[in-house]
Amino acid sequence: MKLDDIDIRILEKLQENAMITAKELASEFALTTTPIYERIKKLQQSGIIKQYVALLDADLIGKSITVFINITIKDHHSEKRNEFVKRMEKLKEVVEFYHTSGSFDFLAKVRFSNIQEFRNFLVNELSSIHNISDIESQIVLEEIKYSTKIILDKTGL
Amino acid sequence: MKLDDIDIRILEKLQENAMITAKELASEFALTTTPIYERIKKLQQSGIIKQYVALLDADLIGKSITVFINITIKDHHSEKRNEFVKRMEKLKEVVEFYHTSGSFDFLAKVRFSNIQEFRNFLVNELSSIHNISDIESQIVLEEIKYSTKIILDKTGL
DNA sequence: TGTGAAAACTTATTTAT
DNA sequence: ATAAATAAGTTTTCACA
Repeated sequence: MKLDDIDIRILEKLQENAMITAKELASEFALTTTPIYERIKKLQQSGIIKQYVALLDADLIGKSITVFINITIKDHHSEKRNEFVKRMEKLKEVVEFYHTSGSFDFLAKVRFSNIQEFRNFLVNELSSIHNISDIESQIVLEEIKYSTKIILDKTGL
Repeated sequence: MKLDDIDIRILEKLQENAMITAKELASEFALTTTPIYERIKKLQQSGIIKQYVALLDADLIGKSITVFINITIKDHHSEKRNEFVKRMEKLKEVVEFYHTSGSFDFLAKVRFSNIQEFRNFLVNELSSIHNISDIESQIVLEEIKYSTKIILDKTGL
């Protein structure tokens, strides 16, 4: 799908505030609600807009421990690797999981209510998963910036 | 703010789909729209619901390169440290930025359209920031799981 | 805290340019 | 591709249990 300037500006706005009305967008772009509504519908149908979500304040709901866990595995053959990946992504504490280049193979972002929960995760959950050769945890001391917004430019389109 | 079971279930739903109507939630919980509406309003006012956002498909808009950059700084004194932090969080490519424990001091998640853009970021943006002693990049080869959803349990409340 | 109904507003269609 | 009008549905408020 090809995006024009108006599409890009709509996406910028919706990434900041999904509840903005077609009417508000219309007045910003000097249009009526119909074209805005049609454009948003197309952006959803094309899959560019994947999902609308509410973001919560982790501290206020008592999930204030975030840890990035770097993991290397022993056996990279697809069967054993896939088994490891499946076990990892199923864990509810794992909110993000990546296959990465560098000195470790995988990076997981995990969230806990407290350090005890993190300890239990290491001792009970991770230790029961086979094929792990090395683990290195980076505890988040401060979340300085967190955004889900992707900056759109003409470069990639 | 104290959360009861209904609040927790509302938050679960809104984290998956912010566009669910009060009516749909009401019928799931055998309530009318008014109490649902009032509960959501309180969750917003208390700050537990921080924001509603649209999540985009990074590949479809040509932002398919994600990199985690680990950084250590030379001088940890507050003035020089703060200057570094300010410079980093201002960069539009940096979507997440954390102060972490472990062998590096900071972790940044950055997004690019292509490897050239990443290279330019390293050569032009990062290199112009003072106080950096070491950088280690982990390029994301595959995003296996990405979720903004925080699992709520009674533990942390 | 919750119900039910009414008012205000938004969305989604239709018709026309 | 957009405008204007409209029908359908949702949010929001309010009196009351």
